[in-house]
Order: sequence, then C-alpha cells, then structure tokens
Amino acid sequence: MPSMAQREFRSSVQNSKPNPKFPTVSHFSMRQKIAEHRRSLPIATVEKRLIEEVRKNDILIVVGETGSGKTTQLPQFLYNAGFCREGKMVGITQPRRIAAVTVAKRVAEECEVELGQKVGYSIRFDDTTSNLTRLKYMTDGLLLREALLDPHLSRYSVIIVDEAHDRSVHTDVLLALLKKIQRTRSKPTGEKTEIGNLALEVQTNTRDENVPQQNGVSRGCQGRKLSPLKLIIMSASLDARVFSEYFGGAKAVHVQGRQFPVDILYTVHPESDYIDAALVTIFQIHLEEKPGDILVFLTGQDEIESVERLVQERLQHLPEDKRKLLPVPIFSALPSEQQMKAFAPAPTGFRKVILATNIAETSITIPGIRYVIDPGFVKARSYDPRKGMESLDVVPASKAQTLQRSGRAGREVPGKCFRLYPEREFEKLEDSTKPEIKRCNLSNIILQLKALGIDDIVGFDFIDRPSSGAIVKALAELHALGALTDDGKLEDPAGYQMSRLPLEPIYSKALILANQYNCLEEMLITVAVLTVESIFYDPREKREEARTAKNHFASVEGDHLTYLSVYRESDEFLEKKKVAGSGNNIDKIMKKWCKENFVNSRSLKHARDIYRQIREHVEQMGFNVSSCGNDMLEFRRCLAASFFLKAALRQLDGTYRAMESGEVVHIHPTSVLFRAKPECVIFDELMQTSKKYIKNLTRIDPLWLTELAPHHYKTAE
DNA sequence: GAGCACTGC
Repeated sequence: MPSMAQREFRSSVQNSKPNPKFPTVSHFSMRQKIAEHRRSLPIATVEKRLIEEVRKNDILIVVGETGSGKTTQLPQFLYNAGFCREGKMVGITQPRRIAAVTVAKRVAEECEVELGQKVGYSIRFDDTTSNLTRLKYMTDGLLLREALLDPHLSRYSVIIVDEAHDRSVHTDVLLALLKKIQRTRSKPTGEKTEIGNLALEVQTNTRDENVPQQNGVSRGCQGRKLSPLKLIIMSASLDARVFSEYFGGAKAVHVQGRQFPVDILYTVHPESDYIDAALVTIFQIHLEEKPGDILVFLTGQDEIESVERLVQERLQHLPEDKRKLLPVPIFSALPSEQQMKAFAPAPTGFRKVILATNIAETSITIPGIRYVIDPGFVKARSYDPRKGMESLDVVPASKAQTLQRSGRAGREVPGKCFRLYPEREFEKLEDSTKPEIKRCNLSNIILQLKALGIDDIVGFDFIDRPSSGAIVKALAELHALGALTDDGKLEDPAGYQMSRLPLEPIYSKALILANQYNCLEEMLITVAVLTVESIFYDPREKREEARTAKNHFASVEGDHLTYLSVYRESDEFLEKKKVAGSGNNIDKIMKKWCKENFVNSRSLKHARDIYRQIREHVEQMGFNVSSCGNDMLEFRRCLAASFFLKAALRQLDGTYRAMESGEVVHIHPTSVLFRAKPECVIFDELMQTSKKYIKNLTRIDPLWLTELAPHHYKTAE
C-alpha cells in the first residue's frame, strides 16, 4: 500500500543519516533494527507457505491489509527462493510513482545494497535499474509501455501487481494483458502467437529510452522456449473475489495486517450541511477528546479554504486557553512548501486539524493522526463519450474509500473515526469506486491495445468492460485522427508512431502534422504544456502584479501561443544565466524566474521534462525538429489541422457551439480569449463544472477546417 | 466572470 510506503519512507530517512562519529556502531544497530523490523512483520511468519503457494499456482491473489509488509517482503522471499535465477527479474508494479520509489529504497536498504544493484525502481523520467537489478519496482503504466517493446515481458519470472484494488486504467489494462501474456508463455515452443509476431514488427520501429537493457534480451524470442510467468495480484480485502473470479478461480491467500483498532462512530440523523457538521465535530473532538491530531476529508480546495476560515472564526469565541487548535490545509495543487506544513508537528500544546482532499486517503500519510472526520463525499471525474465531455461532481464515497479513510486514524495508536451520516446510509454506499476505465476517454488505451496486436477491443477480456458507446467513440476518434484504417487496423506509419508516444493521441497527431508544417519545435512545447496542470497560478489570484505578469505573456491569438511565450521566455532566461555562468543550479534559477513571473514552477518543470522525453521520441522516429520562427499563422493552421475535432463557433448570443457534439459551451474565464470572443476557435478541453466550459483555446479561421480537414468537414457548411 | 479530487506513460 502507498500508505505503508509512506511510513517506511520516514523510517528510511531516519536510517539514511547514521551518526558519522560512530559509523560501525550506527551501522550495526541499523542492521539489527532492520532485521528486527522484518521479523516482526505479520508476513514474516508465512514466508514458507507463500512461496509454496507461488510454486503451486501460476496466479496467486494476496490479500494483505495495511502494515502486513507484503510489498517489501514478498519480493525478497521470491528472490531467496530462487525466482531470479538465470538473470530473471521479479517486477512489482505500483499505481503511484512515489510508492515505487520509496518502497524500492526501503528494500535496497533491507538487502544492504545500493539502489540500482539488486534492487531498483523505474518510473517515468527516473530509472535506477541496471543489468544487475533483480527486484524491479515500477509504475504500472511503465510496465505497459515496456510490453510494447517486449510483448512477452520475457525478462520477468514473476510479476506482482500491487494495489490492484485501486483499479486505475493502467492496472486494469495491465491485468488483462498479463493474463494473455501468461497464456502465451505457457504454450509449447515455437508456436506462433499474435503477440509473438508483433514483437518483430514493433521492435524494428523505434526504441524507448525508458526501457533499458532490452537489447538482445527480448529479441529473437520466437522459437526459443519461453519460461512460464507467475502472476501475483495484491489487493486490500474488499474485492479479492473479483480478481479471483477474473483469473479463473485463482487461489487467494490472506495476510494479516497490523493496525490499531479504530472506533467507528456514526451520526444518529442525516446531516443536511456536512460542512457545518464537520465544524461541530472538529470542536467537539478538540474540547472533549484526548490529545491527537484530526484529519478531515473534504472534496476540494474551496471547501478546505472555507473550513479553514470558519475554524479560525469559531476559535475566537472560545476562551483563550481553549484556542490551541491549528487548521492546516493540504491538497495536490498546494505548493510543496505549504504541503510540508501538514507534516510538521504542531506547536507545543496545540492540536493540528488537517483539512485534506483525497490526497490523504492513499497518496500521503500524515503522522500523528488519531481522529478522522469523514463526511462521506468525494469529487469524482466522469466522462460522457457521446458529448466528448468530462465533468467533475461531488458524489458519495464508496465503502472501500471510507474504510481507507478510517484506517488513517489507527496507524500509531487506537483511533476514532466520525462518519457524518447514519449507519444505515453507510450500508447504501457502493462497495468500491467505479473503475476508472468505465469513466474515461478510451482512445489512448485502445491505441495501445491495437499496437499490442489486440484488434477485437469489444471482445477483449477486461475485468470490467467499458461501455460499447465509449469504445465506438474512441475508435471513431482514432480513425478521424488517422491512427486507424477503415477496417480498424493500425495505420502505417501514423498509427504506430502515435502508439509510441506517451501522449494523448490527439497530441501525437499534432506532432506528426507539425513535422509537416515545419513547426515541430513549437508543437513540442505546446503539447508539453497542455499535458501538465496549468502553468499559471490560482485563477483567483487578484494581485495586480500577477495579472500584469499574465498579460505580459498573453497572445491575442489565444492560450496556446501564450503558453509558448511563457516557455520560451523561461528558456531564454535560463540560457542567459548559463552564459553568464551564474550558478549551475537550473532548478533554482527556474524557481526564481517562476516566482517573479507568477508561473507555477512545479508545472513548468514537469513540462520541461515532458518536452525533453517527447523530443527524444520524435527524433528517434526520424523527425527533424524545426521551428516556424515567427510565422504563427502556420502554427495556428497546424493547430486547426490537428484539433479539428475540437472546434467551436460563436453564436449570436455570444455563447459557442462545439461543432462535433453540438453542445452549447462557454469560454472558460481563465482563457486569454475570455473577453475577445473570436468567431471560431479550437479548444483542448471540454469540461462541465458550473457550466460547460471550453479551455485552452486558439483563434482560427473557420474556413481552415474545410480546407485542412476535408475528410471531416466536407459536407459541413 | 470562474475556480480543478487523485494518479500515470
């Protein structure tokens, strides 16, 4: 579990600072401490039995609660039992990057090896594995990419899919793929398979720098005997049966967790206003319960900020000596320095009340929590394939989520969880959250599957099959983008090229076209920026300097060109500093520039990483990265040719009509075109919140659509 | 004139 990874991260920080004065003593005690810790884990007592089960079963479901040690220990058991002989690896996938990194570090420490030797991790932009690596921790998305290059995943003897209950798209697709690969690998030698044939085809196309040591290993696997692949699916208890059934009645074993008991308390009556109920509960705990911090789960930034304000207000009505309560917000968009405040211990005598989004449910673990307040709601994204529109709504949490939330109270001491609804309401909740694959745009997934030689998407063996409407919509989109032929096969070369790029298909298409329009440099930057969270800070930012800064970058042509100039100016600044030789810390220089220009440095750094990675990819495809200089007309025409599916026309009343779906939409107020209201635009995103908004726009000439996308707009006016 | 939970290649 990521939560476990987090806890272990803390202990690994402690351990990484041995007292330099007494290195041997410190090393000795650290070693002893690790050995003791390992022995004390619940999973330690069942090592032999687990290994026996793995030997007996090709697929094993391991149900392990928080604190069982399954993520760190099982791979080591497998190594010791000989599953890494002859250069084979045990691969362990995680849904989140941070978990892959922290667990790998911890296990390397336990094994007393340098990271990157026997134990390593590989995540996007950061690969620490070497040809010595036998226990490889990685994100599930990365293993999916690896399967494109080595369709049998032939370097692995065992693959462990951890956190399978998470049911991310990557996890779901990976499970289906692994099931197929396992069958292929157990077939007799030399038998030709769908996946096997494709291996040759794919590998001649491109290389992927994210997948090291592939050369000579996966090649020529045809005709050579493939060793069988063992699969281990690890999950929290609730949906073990789903996995077992999916894998043909696979054996499931249960490993004890180690958690302190948590008292669950429900309200007697339903609460009409859960914000107010949360406030009342916060103060009730503060005034009546033993010391210990409080964690409140809220749905978003707005709620968190208003609760923070209300707590401060109500504190003023308490007697002086009762005011030692410190509200601390935490959510993903919060700058990391401010996020760190949630981890700092409260001042002496104070009680912290952490106001958090879902980020505190799985991604981070905050120490010292003894009380959890759970209103039972979550903000969830959904997708309507018919309208091609995403929406974000507040919906009831699932039982699995509320369980995860209450567990946050029992990590260090026995705790209490206050659920702000009656017990009979709990019974009505869904068991688990709807798998992501049933509520997202499938075009990228389908492109990946096609590239793996899986053509029958509707008949593909998903755990939960996406709706046929969603599949049809994605196929149509891929066809319109030129990735698929009329009969649904991967188009050569465009479809193959698009499947290689770790981007949304529409962005990949834009890069291919940009290569022809001689504006690949501009499109690389644009696509990198569009991929990350907005590079401008909080849209509620009212400070004059912030507005001036944004205006400074703004282009009358729209948001894409605006982003381009932000990226370019930051780059020029960096180059100047480099030439001037003022320091060599790129990160520091960039942060300074971002601060002065009110740009989100985390987002910009992320965009620069993506730019670099995608640039390498397109160069390997033989594209020449050229720039159109100041000819922004050509660049906008290229945008129109790429985003023709996402065009909108202004109507008489000043609203817009999305041409593909016919939906009436509005320009999002964060767009630089919000006031300008040009006649025709292409947009990047259509999302419903309080209204149906289009975001990230560029002004185009409507005639370009029929000119540049005649296959789509021929019959349109 | 609004506002975006969280991941991932």
